[in-house]
Amino acid sequence: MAGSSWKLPKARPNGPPYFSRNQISVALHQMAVLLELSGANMFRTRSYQNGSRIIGSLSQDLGELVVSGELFELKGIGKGLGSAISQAVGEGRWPEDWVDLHNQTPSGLIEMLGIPGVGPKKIKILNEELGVQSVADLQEACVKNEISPLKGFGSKSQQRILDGIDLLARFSERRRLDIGLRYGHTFLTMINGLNGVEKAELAGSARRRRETIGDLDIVAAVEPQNVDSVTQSILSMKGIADVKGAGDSKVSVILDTSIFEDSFSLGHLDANVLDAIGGDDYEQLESGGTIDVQVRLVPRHVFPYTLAYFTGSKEHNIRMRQVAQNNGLKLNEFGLMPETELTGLDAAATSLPATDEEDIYRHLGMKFVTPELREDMGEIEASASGKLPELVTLSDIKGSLHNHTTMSDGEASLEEMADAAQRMGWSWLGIADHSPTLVIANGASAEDLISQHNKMNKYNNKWEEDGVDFRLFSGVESDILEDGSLDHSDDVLSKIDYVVASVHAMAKWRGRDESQNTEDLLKCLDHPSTTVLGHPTGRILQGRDGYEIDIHTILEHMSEFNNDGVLKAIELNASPYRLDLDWRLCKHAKELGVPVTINPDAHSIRGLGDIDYGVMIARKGWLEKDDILNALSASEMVERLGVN
DNA sequence: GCCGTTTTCGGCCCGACTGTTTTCAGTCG
Repeated sequence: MAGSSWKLPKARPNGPPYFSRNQISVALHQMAVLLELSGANMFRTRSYQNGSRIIGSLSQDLGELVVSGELFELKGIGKGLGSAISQAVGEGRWPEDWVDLHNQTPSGLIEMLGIPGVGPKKIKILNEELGVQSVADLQEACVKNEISPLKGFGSKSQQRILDGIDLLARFSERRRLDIGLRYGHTFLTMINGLNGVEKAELAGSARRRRETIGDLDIVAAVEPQNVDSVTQSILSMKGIADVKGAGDSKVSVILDTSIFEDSFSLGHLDANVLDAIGGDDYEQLESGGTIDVQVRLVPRHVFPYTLAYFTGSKEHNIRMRQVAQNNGLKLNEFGLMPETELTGLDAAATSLPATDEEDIYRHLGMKFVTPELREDMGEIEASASGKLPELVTLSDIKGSLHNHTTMSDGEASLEEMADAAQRMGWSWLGIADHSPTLVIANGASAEDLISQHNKMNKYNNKWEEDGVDFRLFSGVESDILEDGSLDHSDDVLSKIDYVVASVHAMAKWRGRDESQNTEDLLKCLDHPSTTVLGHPTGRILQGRDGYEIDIHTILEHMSEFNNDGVLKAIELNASPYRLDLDWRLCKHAKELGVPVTINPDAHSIRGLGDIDYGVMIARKGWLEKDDILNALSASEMVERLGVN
């Protein structure tokens, strides 16, 4: 929730429902954090956290659940949360104690949670004993040596806090998935090549393909007699900027970009993205960036359990342990075993055997859950009932709809892009260059658009004559103007094959409220030429939040069109800077029957490769081959788009 | 705050690490 306001959202002017699912979910999450800081019972805090996730991943209409009272039947929503949510959604009023807690908590305390080693309990003590209200206050108190005399603190704590504040100031953000994977795969290859390492795998949020990654986790199978030598080998590798610790079972280091053979380059970024992430400053920061890595060294027979444990997510692990408990077993990073007095590797000796993660799930009567799905978003139930989805893979992809050429702000010509797509094994490619209003991106005129359309037709005819299984589709990425209208005349739009409609005037759209934005997007979707809603929220990961919209209402509206046989697809923008539609909503789109189109939004030949990240996120969002347009053949696309 | 064929109380996932302690609390994943 980086950058989100810590105020309770304002009610819509015309309700009920006065708040959207997303707003309720965010409010519950913030309450959980505030409760933690206030020293509330940790289980109470967890209930709010659970509630946030439950509401955030709802597929039903929250307003209807409130009216029917079915809200209270959701597992995890009881009397307290149910009443609070009902009041907010139904009457537009937040509970008084929520409002009070928000007012009473200085925002600086929330920031302090980001300092490593500082948690709610310590913040409470610091606040009550020293009156510390912000990170700046805390830093001053450290310098004045006021921390170490406090009960429960010491000189080491004081230094660690000071270092942590420094770290927070230098680099508080997580890393994007593409950056994390680049470090991860490079380091993993090096570790796999070491003598004494039987095998090693990436774990953690990188393996789960989260859109951003805090640090990297690697699990390596190493027999005990080789642990010392492997540890020494790791510590002497290139690319290690600092060693944080090295024990019997764990090596903790910080990597920097000297690990890469080639220079660190970002490639071409479109102007919108560059603007959002701070231009040159950001490039400098990124090329000078670092990432923390933890390597766990365990014997081979424990490896699958440790890998599963450190892959997470925390939420998935909690549920898995409950399943184990229900089977009279205990699950941890060492094994799956009957209750025992033994601990650690000694306990592992009593574990059920596992040669891979499949075995762990099988022991619990479940099907293997692929790492991308391990978020406790329904995969436990689906696995137990044998109803896991057959997820889309990169080899299913036959084309993509949203790409640019030199006609607007792309680096490659139409011919070069078509050639690159064919070399990737695709059967079709859609070109959707920017429209005139987006001057910054050299938006193309109606004349240019039509002439490119005609050019594509010529190529398509030639390929057909030559028996080449490839064709181009001519589209446009039309700006959605402030009133929800499109950027070309209806006449021009009806001549081309499809329209990707996207918002680019971020300053304006972010300055308006959710209901206004939603209303204008709905209007845009009603336009008969609109085929695809492009980067639906406009977010730039680590750059800026998107504009506020009620995405559920948008998806439900799109669902109605599709039910009537009219194609309205939602984009999963595959640029690692965007990954928008969010994976949490992909499953929802799928359930509503709204087709997803994975679009690299390529501004260069290399940019087409971003389709990888789109597929990763689509998998994370439960999407199967039939849920995406990209898996259709060229002739099937002709039919879906209604092209003559 | 939620939950319940041990249902109105007493539980709520588990272990490592760190720094503070002298047996443990807080933080983290």
